[in-house]
Amino acid sequence: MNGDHHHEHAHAARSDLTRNQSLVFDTLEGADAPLTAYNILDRLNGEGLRAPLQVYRALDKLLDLGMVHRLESLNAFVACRHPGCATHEAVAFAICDDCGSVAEITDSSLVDALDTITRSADFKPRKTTVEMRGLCSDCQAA
Amino acid sequence: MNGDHHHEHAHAARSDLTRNQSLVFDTLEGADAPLTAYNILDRLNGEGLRAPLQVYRALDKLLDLGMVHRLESLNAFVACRHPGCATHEAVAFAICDDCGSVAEITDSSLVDALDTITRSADFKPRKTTVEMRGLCSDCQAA
DNA sequence: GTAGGTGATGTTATATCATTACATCGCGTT
DNA sequence: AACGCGATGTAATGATATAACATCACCTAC
Ligand SMILES: [Zn+2]
Ligand SMILES: [Zn+2]
Ligand SMILES: [Zn+2]
Ligand SMILES: [Zn+2]
Repeated sequence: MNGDHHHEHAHAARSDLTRNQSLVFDTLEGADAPLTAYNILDRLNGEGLRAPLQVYRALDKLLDLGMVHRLESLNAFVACRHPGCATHEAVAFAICDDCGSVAEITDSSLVDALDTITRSADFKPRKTTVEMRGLCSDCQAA
Repeated sequence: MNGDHHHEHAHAARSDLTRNQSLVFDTLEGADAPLTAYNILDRLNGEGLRAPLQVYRALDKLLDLGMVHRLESLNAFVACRHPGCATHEAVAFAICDDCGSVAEITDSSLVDALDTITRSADFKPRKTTVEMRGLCSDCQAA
């Protein structure tokens, strides 16, 4: 990396990304639904990516930087759309099973509730996953 | 099934399970950490189970009955240990990455927070996943 | 400038998790 | 007997993820 990285994170900025990392990030950012690693690979065949590992390695880095999230219940990935890109402590995802839209939500009551739970169980969380699968506002109409 | 099943769920009771379903459930209940479908298959080779599908079909049924939970972040399964086995509306799991222990937690503040989020987003959840990966009380000592 | 370190890359093979497709069986109902 | 229907057995395949190894680009130390 380039000189001052105190803690990784903060704002890596797309300019610091390598070619493969940029390709993967741009693909995710341009998608309107989560993509699997193999989805991404398919879309980047034309750019010279041929092996899954090229995508997984880029994803690992982007996850590290906080620019991408993994949706565990889908085995898929989305670009971070967190408004303000704050602490990212406990983000919730509302995933529409009909249209595939994903809303990224931060909520202090949720953070508080999770914090209270971990305190009372004396559990030290490293990563917390909150995913709601269901129907978005639009798709409930139909 | 046998006569009166109003809504599935409630308490299927192990006596209603088929042989394969019982084998899989007993294996999960006896384990002290989550098991993958292939873990279960390995342990049940001696009982005549040979193909993944035999395990996955039993798991599907047990999940349906609410007797087993799938941990999305591990692609693994645990027997339900919910004290009282209440509504199961929004269960949180605290998963120790060191020893593999899993605590199943229900908390009304968490349910409230999630409920508030879905209301304000007009999102209709069908299934909610809350998984915390980290270190349990015991493992923080070491 | 040469040697070494480090992180990204390319490629092949393999591991792990899950489903499709199809034939069969048991058992209660008609 | 004929049928429906859920569970079962088996083989093949699909989908997701990692291991292993060689190479390259770049920076730094000597
Ligand atoms: Zn985010
Ligand atoms: Zn939708
Ligand atoms: Zn439970
Ligand atoms: Zn532990």
